[in-house]
Amino acid sequence: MEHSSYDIARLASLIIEFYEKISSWEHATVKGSGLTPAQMHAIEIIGQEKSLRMKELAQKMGVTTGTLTVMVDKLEGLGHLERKPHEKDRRSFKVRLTSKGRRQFNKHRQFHLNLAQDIVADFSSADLKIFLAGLEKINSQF
Amino acid sequence: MEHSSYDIARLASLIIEFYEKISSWEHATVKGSGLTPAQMHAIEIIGQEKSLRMKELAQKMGVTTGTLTVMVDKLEGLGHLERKPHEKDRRSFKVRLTSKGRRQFNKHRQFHLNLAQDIVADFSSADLKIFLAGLEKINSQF
DNA sequence: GTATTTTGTTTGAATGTCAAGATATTTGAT
DNA sequence: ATCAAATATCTTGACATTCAAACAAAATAC
Repeated sequence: MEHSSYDIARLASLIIEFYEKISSWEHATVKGSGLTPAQMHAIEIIGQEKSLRMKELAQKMGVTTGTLTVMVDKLEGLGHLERKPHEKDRRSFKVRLTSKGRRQFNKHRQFHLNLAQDIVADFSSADLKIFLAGLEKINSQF
Repeated sequence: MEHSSYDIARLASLIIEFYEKISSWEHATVKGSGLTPAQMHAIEIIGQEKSLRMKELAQKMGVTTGTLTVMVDKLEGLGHLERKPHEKDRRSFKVRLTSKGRRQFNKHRQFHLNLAQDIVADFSSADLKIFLAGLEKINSQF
């Protein structure tokens, strides 16, 4: 479907605005935790996966393993996560959250849920479902 | 309106996915320009404003003026923007794009428009309008 | 006219980032 | 079984980003 350039420009503009607002919100929210956004991002990904290799985590985060080594060193030092030798592959480590990291993860996820709740607070149930379907379609197209 | 926790969780999850996809896309897109994401972000903001003070730019970007001094030095050295003394306030500069920076800005905006076009390519016109209205409502609530 | 505030810069410290190179281990080919 | 290639991680060096704190110059307030 060929859309009007006006609608497309409006969409681009709304997406940029939305993205920037999320960025600011995330930054401000993370600040209270004493972690940096990048560190929290690592915790979010590890938290969804139980445990994963350095390499896998690097790929999911879109950084090199060299970058990740330093970041995991730091988070391990802070007690949020730990490296365990891989059972099968002696080159590799499995990274996973400690209970401290798990608490941080759960707290942050709750912030996300609260935000999600707030921003659609005045949507009707039907409108929300339509919006969810739209966003899902966009994500699948991306 | 009190929504189901299932819908809220789905919304939070879709937003995170959307945000990460934009991040990756932006990062990959900017890479081809030789600039860093932060530098491109500065160009995007200046480009929308014609010219603005260091302080104003810092606020819009959510960084301190100290951070900005270094970044603007760098971008000025690359020829993308320039400082002009403020007409009224001799403490201050107005930062604006050079023609080189303007070309960079236009090119990047076109990338955004192309992306916007692509991700809603298979929306009907009516669905797009509904989605736009939803996103606008969310932005205003944020 | 002096005191306060504002604007921008500088500096020092921590983090994030990559590319390139080193090491250890696994996998694949013969 | 051996040797080569691929893989996983770490290390290092270079640069970018970021903030806080300290500074200088100019504007504003009283």
